[in-house]
Amino acid sequence: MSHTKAKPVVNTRIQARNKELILEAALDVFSASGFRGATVDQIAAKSEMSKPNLLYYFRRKEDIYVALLEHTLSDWLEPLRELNPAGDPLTELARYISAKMQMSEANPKASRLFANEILHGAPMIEKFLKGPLRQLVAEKSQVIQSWIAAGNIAPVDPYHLIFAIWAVTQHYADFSVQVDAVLGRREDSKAAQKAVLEILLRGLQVKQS
Amino acid sequence: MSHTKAKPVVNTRIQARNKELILEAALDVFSASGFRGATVDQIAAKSEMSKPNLLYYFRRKEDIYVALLEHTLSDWLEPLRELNPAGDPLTELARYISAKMQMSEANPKASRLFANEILHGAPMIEKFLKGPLRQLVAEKSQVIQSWIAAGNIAPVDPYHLIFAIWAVTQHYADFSVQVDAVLGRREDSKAAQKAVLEILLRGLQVKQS
DNA sequence: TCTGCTCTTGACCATTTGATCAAGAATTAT
DNA sequence: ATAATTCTTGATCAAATGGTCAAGAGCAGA
Repeated sequence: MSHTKAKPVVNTRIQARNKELILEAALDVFSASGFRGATVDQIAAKSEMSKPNLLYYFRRKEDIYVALLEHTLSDWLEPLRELNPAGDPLTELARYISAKMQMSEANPKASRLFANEILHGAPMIEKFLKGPLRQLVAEKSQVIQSWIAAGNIAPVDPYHLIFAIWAVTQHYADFSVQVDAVLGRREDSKAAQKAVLEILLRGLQVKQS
Repeated sequence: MSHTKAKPVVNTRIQARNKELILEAALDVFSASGFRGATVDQIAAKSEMSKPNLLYYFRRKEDIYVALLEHTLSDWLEPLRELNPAGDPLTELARYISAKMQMSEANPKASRLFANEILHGAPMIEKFLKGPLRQLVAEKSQVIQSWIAAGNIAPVDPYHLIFAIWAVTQHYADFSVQVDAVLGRREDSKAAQKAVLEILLRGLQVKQS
């Protein structure tokens, strides 16, 4: 009994190139339409590839989606990971917030992809949320707590501070349509970053006496 | 030439009841799966109604969706509308933030419905965003600006302050899966509300000398 | 009661869509 | 060169899904 459809064992140049093309196209399509809304045909068309050919590289639609999520999950953690316990608290938080704002601006599609996934219950990345993410946030909350204990920033709940930073920074990517509509123009990312830093950090300064 | 399918002209009791049932079920389904992900069959099943019967009340899937959005759009504006120019700034903002937090807790499904719609480009509510919403935000930004000019709160960009409030408060509804995963438990809405008020308002207090 | 309208549904249809297959083209290794 | 493997695609399929239809059941007013 022979298998009828052998899958490649090694990763050839062509595979690397085409998988990359597919993921690039898929990010466009999935971020615009969500998992259910996206169609394999759309992704194939954007990849300039026939549908069967696309499905030669990723057997199922879901495989593309999962690969895409995994492809960017670790990038997402990086800025928070860099929060340095030994650094100046306000400088560190400012850097983190700025980094997140820049990620939102540079890659809004990835942000929307995640937002959509979480909005719909995060069926594919539950493990990521409850594992590495939770772990890292716990660790960094400790750092923030130690800053508070040392009297270097105002006492606020570290977890909710992190949630607030995520919420505000990602808002500019995920809800850009609303932001632009309300402002009546394309949002100015420089101005937004400055305003966000002020709003989130001003309250953390300890009053000098 | 006679029309083959007359639609009811008046609104009977049965219509009112069934439309309500359908919208209730549709909120569940649309908020969980998005417009494309939701199926008419699912909504019909949740309404305990046959599909053709459901489509007797709403001819197309899209009609249910639009009705649902319109049904809650005005509710969404209400808390901001109540921001009182004559009141104490911090009290007014605290009330607004609390109201938004309570809406997120009381009706997370409606919040997710909107979030999903905006995330996907807001095709159905573009007019709402560029019209009534923009108008109201412009008006209330003026109010905040006047508070700043009077030296009653710290100088921050009013638009971005409003965005920050929206972002943070809706985060608890839209991303509750992530919040719960990171906290390792069901989020405590009382604690969240307290933390959010501190984080957003502390920075607005003007330093007394 | 009878007439006309509203309400309900089983059966059905057309389209979309995720996925398969067989067969040929291109590439790589020997 | 040539054999083996990888890559590509037109044709096709089965399931899901939005929507229609005709016919009957229920209900309200005369």
